Amino acid sequence: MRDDPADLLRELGVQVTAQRLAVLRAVSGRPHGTADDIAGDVRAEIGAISRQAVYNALGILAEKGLIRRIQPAGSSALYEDRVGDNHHHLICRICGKTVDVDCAVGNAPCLTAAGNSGYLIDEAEVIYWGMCPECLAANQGSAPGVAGDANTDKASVLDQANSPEK
Amino acid sequence: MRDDPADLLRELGVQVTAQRLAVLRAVSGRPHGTADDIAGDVRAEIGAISRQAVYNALGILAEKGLIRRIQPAGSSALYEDRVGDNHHHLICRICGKTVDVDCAVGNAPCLTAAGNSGYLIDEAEVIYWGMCPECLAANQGSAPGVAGDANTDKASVLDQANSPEK
DNA sequence: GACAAACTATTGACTCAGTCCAATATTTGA
DNA sequence: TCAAATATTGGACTGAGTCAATAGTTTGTC
Repeated sequence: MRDDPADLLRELGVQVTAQRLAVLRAVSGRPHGTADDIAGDVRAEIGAISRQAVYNALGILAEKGLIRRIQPAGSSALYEDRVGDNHHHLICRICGKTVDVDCAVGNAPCLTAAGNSGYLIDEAEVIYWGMCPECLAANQGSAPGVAGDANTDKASVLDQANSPEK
Repeated sequence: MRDDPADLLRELGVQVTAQRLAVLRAVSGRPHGTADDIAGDVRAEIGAISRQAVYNALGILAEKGLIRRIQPAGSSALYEDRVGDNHHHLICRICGKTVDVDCAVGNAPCLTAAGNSGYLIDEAEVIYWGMCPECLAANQGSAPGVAGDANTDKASVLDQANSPEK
């Protein structure tokens, strides 16, 4: 069953180092962490790690499919250990909080949409933008700081999004 | 029917300047340009513009809904003037070429997926990752330069993506 | 357990995209 | 035409990420 991370790495042909194991644990330990978050967690655990080693470990782990990297606009890259399932991300425009969402439409949504473009598609990355419940409650009618006076434009898009229950 | 960009800007309450008009034209003139591309085009047209003015103009135009900003992982922000319709983007992992795709699934794909999360969603951003026809032909079996020896992993993802017709 | 080859971590400098700030210039409404 | 509001400029700055050389670990083999 081989649930030991070290064995898992060896199996994938990756050398096992304390830094990589700590990075893997750190990614598993938080839902969506930046490279800097991860580095902080690793330092708390094993004392010290260089920035380069963090990027190196994150890069290799992502390449081997053990973690996943997402990069939302306006933020640095985020890493998560939930891989293999086809889930997407929902990000609050105000506070930046990121949560996972399962796609109710079915497996691999929209993957067939571009089947006739000549491209070979291997991944569909979906990011939903909106407001989390907390920010929604705190900013009834106005959204200070972000999206300022562009609300009139956003409103029309919002209608589209919520049309099912209108 | 007010197709003059200057009138359009005034209508939106934005001051009209040569820089903004040139930026707007530059964005319309190329399918997906970076801020740097845009700056280059603008300089070719009106002689000179500061980087700050370019970012300022792009920011305001995007806020007013005249252009759209996308930020794929591993690349700087791209700007396009195709707004209002619900199209997505297809990016080649090898050469980075970006093309538009219409979503065949219908309007606002997957927007209802997270309706019960408490979030108010106003946009679903979809990015398809894959290989363009040219890179596909040039890299049959091996992908030199990018994604090097991770091909074995990509293959499994590919299987997943194509599973509907399996 | 010891050894050598191969690989990885560290360090510091560097690039690149984007932002902040103060001073200057332009646009706009009266 | 004039004054107020707004935009542009130029330079310094930040933060994420990369590069390259050196020092340190892992790993397979004896």
